[in-house]
Amino acid sequence: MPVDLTPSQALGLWHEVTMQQVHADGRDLTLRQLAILLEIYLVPPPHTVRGLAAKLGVTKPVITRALDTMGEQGLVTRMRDDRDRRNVIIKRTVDGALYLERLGDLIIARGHTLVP
Amino acid sequence: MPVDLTPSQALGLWHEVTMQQVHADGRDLTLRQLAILLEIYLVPPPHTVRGLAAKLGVTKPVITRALDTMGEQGLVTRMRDDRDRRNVIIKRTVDGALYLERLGDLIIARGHTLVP
DNA sequence: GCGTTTCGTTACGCTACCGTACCGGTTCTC
DNA sequence: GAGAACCGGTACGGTAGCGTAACGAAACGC
Repeated sequence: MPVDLTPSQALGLWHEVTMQQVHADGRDLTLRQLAILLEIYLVPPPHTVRGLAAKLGVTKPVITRALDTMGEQGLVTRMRDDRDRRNVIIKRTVDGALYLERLGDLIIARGHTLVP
Repeated sequence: MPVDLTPSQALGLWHEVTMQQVHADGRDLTLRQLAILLEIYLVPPPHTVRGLAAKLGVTKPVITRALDTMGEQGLVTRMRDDRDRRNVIIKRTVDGALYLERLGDLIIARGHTLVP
């Protein structure tokens, strides 16, 4: 069941959601940080720094820094992998799930107010 | 004709589009900058610095800086208002329209590949 | 005309992200 | 067990955004 949008609807949706995010969200995540967060929560684990870097097409420090920032905000957690202690496994948190749940609600709500 | 999305579709759409933006777009606009750009192109003119600041809920320097950056990239232009020379009118450009057109196409394309 | 208000911009110190390069710790290979 | 390979993190200099505060130019009020 694909989602069919007119050009006006597509940009209108982006406009309203982005506007709401700017206006209300105190977290102010970067585009890259949001991409990382969505990847962690929407794609089945496990997630590693290297894996995320490859998937996003960015360097490792970008992932490390993003995880630092989002970790301070409680959106994600890190744990060493006991089976291969070089790896770090990125884990989801309740706060992170809540944050994305609210983002989803916002998108859905804005979708309803669109006209073609 | 509202756009109905399931939670999974809403976040999935955001995920894929954000991912594509991170991976491909060399411009790397801030969330605020994107919001300003969308406001300029989707809402009827005229647009002023003060008006945009009020609409976005941010301070004036934020708008000035964003317009500086996006101006260098050719996404917007500024002109003094001849009727009230205190004002600056923000104008659209061909490059800016093209940029948003491509963003719209990307959103539509990703919408088609979604499953509920 | 002259003070006041309204514009957008600039200055300043600060914070956060960027890419490159390098590091310590762990595993693999032979 | 020694060397190479791999993983995440850190250091460093540079850049860009932030908020507060001040500024010059223009319009308004009386």
